[in-house]
Formats: sequence, structure tokens, C-alpha cells
Amino acid sequence: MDGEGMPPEIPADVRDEYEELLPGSVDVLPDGELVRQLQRARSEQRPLRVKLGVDPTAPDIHLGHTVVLRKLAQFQAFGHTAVLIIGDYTAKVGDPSGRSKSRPRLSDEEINVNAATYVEQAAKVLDMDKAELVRNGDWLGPLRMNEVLNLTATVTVARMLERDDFSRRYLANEPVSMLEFMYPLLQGYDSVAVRADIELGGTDQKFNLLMGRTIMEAYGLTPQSILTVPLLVGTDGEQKMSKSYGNYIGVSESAEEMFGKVMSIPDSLMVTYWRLLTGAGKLEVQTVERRLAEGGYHPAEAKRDLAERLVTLYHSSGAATAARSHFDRVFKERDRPEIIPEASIPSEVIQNGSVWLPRLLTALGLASSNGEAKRLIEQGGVRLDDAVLQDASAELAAAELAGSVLQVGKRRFLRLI
RNA sequence: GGGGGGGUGCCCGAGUGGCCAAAGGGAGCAGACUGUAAAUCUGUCGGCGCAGCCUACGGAGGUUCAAAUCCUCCCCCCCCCA
Repeated sequence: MDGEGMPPEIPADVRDEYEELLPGSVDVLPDGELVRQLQRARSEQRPLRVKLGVDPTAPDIHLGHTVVLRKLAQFQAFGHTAVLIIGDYTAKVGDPSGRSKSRPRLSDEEINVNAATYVEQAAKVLDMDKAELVRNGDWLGPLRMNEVLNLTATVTVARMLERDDFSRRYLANEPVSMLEFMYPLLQGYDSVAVRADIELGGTDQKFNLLMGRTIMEAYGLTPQSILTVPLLVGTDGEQKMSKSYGNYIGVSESAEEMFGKVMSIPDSLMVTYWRLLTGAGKLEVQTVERRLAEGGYHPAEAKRDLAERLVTLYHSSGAATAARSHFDRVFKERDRPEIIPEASIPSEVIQNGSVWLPRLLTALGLASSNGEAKRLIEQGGVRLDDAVLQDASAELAAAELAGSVLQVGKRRFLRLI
């Protein structure tokens, strides 16, 4: 994971740069090309154009996206140009990478909304003032049929089927649409359009990134080199972080939420998160790893530190400290949080001055149906002022509920007013 | 264009006329244990104030006392041949 195949001789003038950019990458291809580009940039006194394409397919950026954004920010820090492509057009095609199914195609409105929040959230990691921000609809939209045909002529079906997920689906008798075949071609054309020197992406993008080289060459350009970063495993510890798997931590989530989600990751993921998400140097990560291995650092404590660090990054150190004490209070001491959201009892659930508990829970959004609410109650998951309620048929006097704290599960609290 | 296979709950998948709100697994949710970790165990897992009713097995009709299961038409996916 730390840059295999490091060329034996790194010229002194770019060594620092190279040794900072390489860690945290998986593939840097072709061999030695990055070093040559860094040197060329230096001798020609021009920054490298470093491309990153993101498709606004979901409204939020999560920590998984930040891995590659951080890498891009590193290039920025060395004076190179970050070219951030919002794939408004490709979002409509839907990248099938790593998926067993084709994605649903999005509407223009969804894409625009998503694109706006993406840029806003990417700014938490990237210096957007220095970045070049473009939308690929600007050049993909106006393409004429004959230009598209020229593009498709650059690649063979056999080459397409080299892509792992295409061939897997093909062999499993699952559909692969022609539209999906277009995706790598369009992404490659983006590289032509922005004259990319380097393209970054997750490891699942390797094929697409390499396709960019083929296509740039076909268009008479110097092919980009590529750098891939690891895919971040989500909070479930199993699958890559993704909104659709529900295992993500969004960069715009509240400090408390973020802290809690980090605490819920499996221990085995801690060091990886430390390495990929915090910006901590190699040495620091190694120290954490060693202390954990030696047993002098309790994993729960290490995870708190990790959570605090991440919250600091996306909120502030004050918010992080507060989130930490909130966490300890609620989950370690099993106490109530200091700040509990308030809600009034909806009038429609009150009948003759009393409320049927399941209906109350549903009305307040603490359960999705009366049936689920009953289940929660019967299983001892509902408390009123710290007392477990187990009678799902209970009728409570509405007047007496005011001021009480309703708790569902371990973490959902609501004060009734 | 011809022939064959298939579409089941969030996902995988069993089920070929009643015992089917549909086996089993996974995910989720709640509980126990704990460090909101892992592993494990228990319960639950369409809706309805629920011994009943409603909605559901790609869609629409039909046969039947009774259909996820049988028939007709349609839609979608895959394979083989052309």
C-alpha cells in the first residue's frame, strides 16, 4: 500500500515531493512516470494538471471520498493544479464500477443539487480558490455522433471485457448495457478535454483511469499517468464506504453523529482510518499501531482519539471535545445527553386526554409504524424518564408527559413539551 | 427471427393448488455481554389498537370454494442458434 515499485533513484530535486505524494497510493502507473513528470514540471516551470472526476450521484461527500481529495490536496500543496471535474454528464450514464447492478440514471435537478453540495463539501479538504472546477457536460453534451463514433472506435470489446466487473457480470449472466460501456470512454475523453497529466481515483477506477491513457494517445496527446488510492471500508467493516450501503460517515454530519459513527467502526479498521483520513504522517501512524499492539493504548481510547481528530478536521477542536464528552456521557456512563431535542405531543395522538404509546412513538418519528413501536416496547427498547416501558398497550395521560424524556434504543432521546 | 431458461419480501434464495405474510441465510432493529469494537446468545423483522382483516411473490386478466403455484396476454433479464 505504500508505493511498491519505487524507482531506485529518485532525483534529489523532486525527492521530497515524491516521497510525500507516494504514500497512501496503491498503483502509480506507468512505473517511474510520476517522477519524470515531477521533474518535467520543475524544469518547465509549469504545474502538473492533476485530474479528479467525481460524479454527483449522491448528495453528500463522505469520508471515503476524502481519501482521494486529500491526495489531490497534497498535489495542490506542491503547487500543482487540481482539476476537479464534476461529472454532471457522466452521472447520467452511471458508472458501474464495482457494482453488480447498473445504477439508476439521475435527473438533471438531482444532479445540480448534488453538484452544488459536492463543491461546497470538497472545499473542506481542497483549496477551491486554486482549483480548476469544470463540468464535463460542457464538452460531452455538445459532442456530435461522428465524434462519439470516433471515440468508440478507439477501444475494442475484448478490452472492455478485461474490466473485472464487466466480465464478472457477463459471466454471471447479468446484463451489461452498451450505455455502461460508454462510461470509461467518456471518462477518458474528459482527460483529453482537460489535458490531464495525472489522474487520481480509487482502486476501483483503475480500468477507467488506464482507459484515459488509451484515449489520450488516440487523440494525439501524451497519456496521463495514474495514481490510485485505497477504497475506504465503511463503518460495517465489510464493504466500501458508500451511501447506498448505509455504512458511511458524511463530512457534513454533526460533530456528535460523526464521533459516534467513528466509535462504531471495528477495531481492525482503526489504523487504516488513521492512515487514510487524518493526514497523520507515517511515523505517527506507526506509533499508534505500535502502542496498540503493545497493549499500552486501550483500543477504545485510541478510537476516541481518532474520532476527536476527525471531528476536529471537519468541525473544530471545540466541537470535537464536546462530542467526546457527549459520547462518554451517553454511552460510557449511560447518562442522558446534556442537550436533548424537544418535541411536543402531536394533538392528533391525544384521545380523551391520553395517548397510546406506540402511536406516540410513530408520530414522533421514533418508530416507522405502530407495529414497530410495539415491538420496540415489548423488547425493552423504550424508556420514559429512565424507566423501561414494556406494556405496549399502555395509555399515558398526556398532561403528565410534558417534561418527560423518551428514549428509544441507546441513542435516540426526545424531551416532550 | 427461432429455441431454451428465468423474474419471490431490503439482498441472496427455497417454495409447483389449501398447512404461505411465504423455509433458510445475510443485512437491519431491540435486548444480554462489552469498549456504541469483534465474537457470541436471545428476540424481532409488510400494514392495521392485530386470536381478525388488508396488502404482497414482474404487470393485467382468467380458471378454482381456494393461486406465488394452473391458463391467456404483456413487460423485463439471461443463454444458444441465425
